[in-house]
Amino acid sequence: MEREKNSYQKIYEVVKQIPRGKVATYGQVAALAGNRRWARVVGYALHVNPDPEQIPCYRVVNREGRLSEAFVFGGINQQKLLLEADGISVEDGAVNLEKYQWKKTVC
DNA sequence: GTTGTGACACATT
DNA sequence: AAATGTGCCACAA
Repeated sequence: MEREKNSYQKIYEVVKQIPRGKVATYGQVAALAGNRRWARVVGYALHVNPDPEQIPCYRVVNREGRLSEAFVFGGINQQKLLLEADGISVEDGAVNLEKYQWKKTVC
């Protein structure tokens, strides 16, 4: 009798495992969570964001390395501040995925 | 129980 | 090259 929301739990686990100074895309998180198609569910999971203190949604960006304009947990500006606080350079609300995309480095 | 929407990604036109 | 449509899963009404 497992608790439902297994999907969400998985997503939260992945997002919480994002190292400091890196960002992950929805597709990346979804793929690590089990299925890439969950990209949408990932967005929704972060939308509910039951644990914003342990789920750095600001480290989760879309495919373009850019956050959604609908981002509403303090304003897109907050995201920039948080990412810069992690040592990530933010350009117009977007980051260089080539440099900051979390690659789940085995080491 | 069905329909519609959604913080996305990919393929096709 | 850009824009559009489709697919996937989960939740709300």
